[in-house]
Amino acid sequence: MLIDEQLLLSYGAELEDLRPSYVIFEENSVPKYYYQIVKGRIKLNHYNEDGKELILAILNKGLSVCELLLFIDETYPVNAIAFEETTVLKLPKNDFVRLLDENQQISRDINKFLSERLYYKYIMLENNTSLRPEVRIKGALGYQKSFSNDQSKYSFEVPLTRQQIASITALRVETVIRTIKKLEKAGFLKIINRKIYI
DNA sequence: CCATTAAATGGCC
DNA sequence: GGCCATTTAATGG
Repeated sequence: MLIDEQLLLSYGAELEDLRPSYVIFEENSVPKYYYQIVKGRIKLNHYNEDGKELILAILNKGLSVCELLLFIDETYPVNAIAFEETTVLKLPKNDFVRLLDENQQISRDINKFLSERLYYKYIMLENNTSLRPEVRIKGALGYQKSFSNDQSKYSFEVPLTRQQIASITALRVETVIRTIKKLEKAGFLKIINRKIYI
């Protein structure tokens, strides 16, 4: 995890259980808390003019949620929604700042985490602006697998539906379905009971 | 068993 | 590549 849970609790963080689809914060709202995922997953999304969903990130347990907003004076550019049954630790901004001031190592950890996410954003942007759907999908799936300990071929079951992959890559479901089948023929992935293994 | 949701297909622009 | 209609499969009560 990013920050030790006991440490967060000692600074006044509170545990919160969230139902699937629970909205943690909304786009354009003012950031007031540091959030860290204890259990479950959270997605960051945005709805475009046509009402289509664009998924900016899917955050796994142990990670913080849009902490960058606590360092600048802006409102949230995305919505944060519980992807499944999720538990978060929630620490008021003031207490978070105090925690950082009093713990240099944590401050460095946050820097590193922030850097990793920014780095990943570059990679994803490169993939997601490709005109070829297989590049976008490979990028999205590869990123998901990067969280897995087992990097051997076909060992990772992708925890996303075709529609979700479409929302991440800004493609249509049909295109995702067809491209994934093509990638299966090419040996890049396997489909077992409709689940994708990469 | 039926209703709902996801996946898959084919036709068309 | 997207859009639409339709079929098929999986899931849950």
